[in-house]
Amino acid sequence: MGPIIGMSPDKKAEFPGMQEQRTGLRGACGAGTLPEAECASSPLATSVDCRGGSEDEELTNLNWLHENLLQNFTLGGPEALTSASPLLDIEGDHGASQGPSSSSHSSAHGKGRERDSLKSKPPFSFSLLIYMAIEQSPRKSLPVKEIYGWILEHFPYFSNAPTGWKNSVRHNLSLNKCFRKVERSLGKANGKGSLWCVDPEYRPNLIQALRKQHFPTADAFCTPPASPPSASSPPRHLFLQGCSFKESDIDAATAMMLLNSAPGHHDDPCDSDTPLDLSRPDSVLVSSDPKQDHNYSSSGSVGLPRCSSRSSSSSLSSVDEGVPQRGPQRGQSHRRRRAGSEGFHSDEDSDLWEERGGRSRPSAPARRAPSSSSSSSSSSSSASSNAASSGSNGSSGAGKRPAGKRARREVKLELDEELKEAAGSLLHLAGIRSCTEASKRGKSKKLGRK
DNA sequence: ATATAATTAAACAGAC
DNA sequence: AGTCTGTTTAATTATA
Repeated sequence: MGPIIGMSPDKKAEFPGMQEQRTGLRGACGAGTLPEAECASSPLATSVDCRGGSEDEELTNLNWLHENLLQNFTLGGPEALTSASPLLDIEGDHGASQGPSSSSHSSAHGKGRERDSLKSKPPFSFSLLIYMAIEQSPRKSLPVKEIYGWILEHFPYFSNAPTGWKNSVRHNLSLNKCFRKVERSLGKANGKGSLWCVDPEYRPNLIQALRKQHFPTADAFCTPPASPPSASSPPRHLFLQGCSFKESDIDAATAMMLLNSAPGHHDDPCDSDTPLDLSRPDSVLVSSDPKQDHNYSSSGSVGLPRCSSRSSSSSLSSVDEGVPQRGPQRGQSHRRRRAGSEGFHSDEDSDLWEERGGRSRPSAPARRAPSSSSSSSSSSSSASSNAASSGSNGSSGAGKRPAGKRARREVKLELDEELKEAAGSLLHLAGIRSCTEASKRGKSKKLGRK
């Protein structure tokens, strides 16, 4: 495993006791129990709640994160859209209007301390910062400039930091497979550059990274509920790594990912022709299954990275090709990755890419499955892996795909069916009748609120 | 000791 | 011309 994501040396200095915090949390919330029952009993479970109310000073460094940023960062859920700024609470702008969580927290800790912590370098990697920025945007896509803006807005630390961080942001966008460039549909009229969005395929990876970053035991919270969550009950949030997940979402996530990955169900939010809508419930649900974890910075715990960055640097993947990326050759593999697999493994994908006009891929041939990685890792990764596992025709079929569009379509349908089946099983396991119902619930909830 | 993840800096090209 | 954006390479650091 690598370092704590985003934990640069100075962060270590600024966030002393991080390890202790983690272990502390582990002791309080993890330990193989099912803390969600207690911790998520309130609409927004908080770290404080999980700790049984003991205000351990050690945890305060993370509290700022929980309380200020991620409380409202519900990973793209509809609620997230309504909260323009996850930090408004602490800024004091929306303190009263943000619901129970914010109010309960602001009282728990001094705002001064929170502000101070905001001046510290955030314990997030740039990838995560970008991810959060994009996810918080109404359209789930942002131009670089606005990503800068978001970061600046929510992490004042950067306002005084040397401008190198912007370079890092761009670097991440560029190299991290989790982010995709979307051409602005209106040409350049809207400004320079492209929009960037989160590749839905990698969203779980990012979420996992987010979760891992501060709450490695979050998986303990992800155990499926014994009984189906009642639609009438308020959403129960699990506090994962500072992110609040709706319990049902977590359980449904895997299935959702499967469904979304089904060829016939592949709505590309980054399609330049259609407005991005990652706010759809199905697109924001994520997997809680560690096995679904990808590669985002978890290569240590899981096999191979799929969602790794296109470079050794930003991450996620140097394992992409199963070759050590150190030394001078790294650059070449870089290029190879860029032009090649980048974690997408089927011709189908590459076709989609071409159809969508996704991220420009210089001389990008069909994305090939990462040689060694595809077998083990893709397994770890979200949808496609399951596709591969659910049907041996999945990824392997990509190579031996029958010629002709018709045959291809049949394969697609077959795959689709299998994926849906698998999704159904997962949903069943999760105690959720169907994903469509889940999303309907979400929608109806939303409507009801309106 | 090694591999990996992440950060940072820098160079460069193209678009605006 | 200057700035911004995007890509790429490389060095460095920290951690499992």
